[in-house]
Amino acid sequence: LQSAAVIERFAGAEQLPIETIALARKLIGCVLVREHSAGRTSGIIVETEAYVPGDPASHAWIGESRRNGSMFLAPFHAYVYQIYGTSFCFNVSSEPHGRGAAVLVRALEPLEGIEAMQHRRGTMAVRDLCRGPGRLCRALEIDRSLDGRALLSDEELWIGQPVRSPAVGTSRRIGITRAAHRLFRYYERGNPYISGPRRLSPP
DNA sequence: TAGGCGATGCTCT
DNA sequence: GAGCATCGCCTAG
Repeated sequence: LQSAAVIERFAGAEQLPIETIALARKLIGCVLVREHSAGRTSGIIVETEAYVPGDPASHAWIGESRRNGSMFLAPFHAYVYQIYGTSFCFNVSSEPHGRGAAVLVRALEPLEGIEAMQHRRGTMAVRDLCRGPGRLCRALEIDRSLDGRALLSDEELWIGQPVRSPAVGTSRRIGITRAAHRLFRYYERGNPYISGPRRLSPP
């Protein structure tokens, strides 16, 4: 947790990689910003997962559908879906148009609007506000209405430049059964706001 | 701190 | 009708 920083937008898409693994790493340390009539909430991305083209664990594996259409948009668009009836998950499309891939954002370190997050989440525990994909969507009020937004230019939901360059660790992805051995989860080493195991899984 | 488990509703077959 | 990229609550230690 750190005091409010100046969050700068990316000047253009050429400042980010158009490849899922590289983007999943690059997003660690960037800022996710939610502008709302009630004020701004934001957090530093500290944990992501890559869902690459041809990945059996990816929602895009079955082909394009009504739900997963945003995964097939040009890079850096929001893919938001509902899971288990109760939670939303936020992803960033990550490959050229039509390919079908995304990076799941799993955890944030709260940066701005912490009181609003506490209210939306119904807890005062700052460490738990955005620790988990469903929790961060609740804290930032992200739902299906934001699906498909262009995340470098949108006014309500956007990704800003990194506020630091963290040491990044890798592990298996969480909560999946297919292709579970692949080390496609990325996190900031030592950061207390990440959601799962803190260490590299055994090979 | 870690692990088990039920709630929950949408998407796709 | 099955299957979830989860969460919160409950135990045990």
